[in-house]
Amino acid sequence: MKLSKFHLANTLSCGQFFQWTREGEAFCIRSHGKVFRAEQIRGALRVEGADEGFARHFFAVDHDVEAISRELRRDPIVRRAMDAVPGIRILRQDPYECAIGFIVSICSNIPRITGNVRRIAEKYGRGEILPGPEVRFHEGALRKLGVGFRARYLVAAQRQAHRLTRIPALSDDEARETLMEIDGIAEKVADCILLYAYGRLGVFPVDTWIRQSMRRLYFGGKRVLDREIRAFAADRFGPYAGYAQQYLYAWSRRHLKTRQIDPPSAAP
DNA sequence: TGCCAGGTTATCT
DNA sequence: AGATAACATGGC
Repeated sequence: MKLSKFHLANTLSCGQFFQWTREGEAFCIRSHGKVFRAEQIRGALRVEGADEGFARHFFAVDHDVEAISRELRRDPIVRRAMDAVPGIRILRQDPYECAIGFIVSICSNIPRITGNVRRIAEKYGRGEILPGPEVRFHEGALRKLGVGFRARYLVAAQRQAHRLTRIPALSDDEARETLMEIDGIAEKVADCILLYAYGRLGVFPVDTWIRQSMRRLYFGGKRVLDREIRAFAADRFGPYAGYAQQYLYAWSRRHLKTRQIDPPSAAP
């Protein structure tokens, strides 16, 4: 498959998706209840174990990354991020799997999230594939897998997963509100699901890294509310704000060793 | 060794 | 509305 401006390793490792492992030069991917392999050879994407139609869906071939890149590169800060970690595509994840992943991500870190999700898949799914929403979770069992206080949220999400079916017909705002009716899902996780599973490319999830980066890069280090950051991003990055977010996130994690605020400078 | 991690909820002013 | 504590646990 030919994809312009595509970097498979950056796309998988940029923090949007947790169900992949490296297999030499290739990657093993577990998503949408399937296991398949992907490898990038001289730029072209080769997928084994899944049909072409599914691959085009998962890798979001419909995203016009040329236009997205042209638009976002007008911003010098985003341009720098895109040059540092090039070729990211926002994948199209399964909504329920995505919800599990980002509930597990709450107040955690990527190595741990990856392990937690894998253990949930091993216990409740098949062959490291996450189960569907019909498989009931139990809080005690989840806690034994090391997810901590997130166990309660996972149980709630599993029980209320039927709400996901309404999302495609709704506007971004309505969809966000609907997702937030699920216990354990608030602004940030809702936005991740909208962006990474429903392709709502204008959504700009604000996590601890993005919050610090945006404050430093666009607000002169000032403390600002998440709502203001989202409004700023919508205004500045427009319908592709989600792509800007992903590049800024990837850049932040590579270049900002800590998300901590800069040491206070001498008072004027 | 302690600090931090892709937050959410309940509870306060 | 906006701030703060509690929630559990592992990675570095």
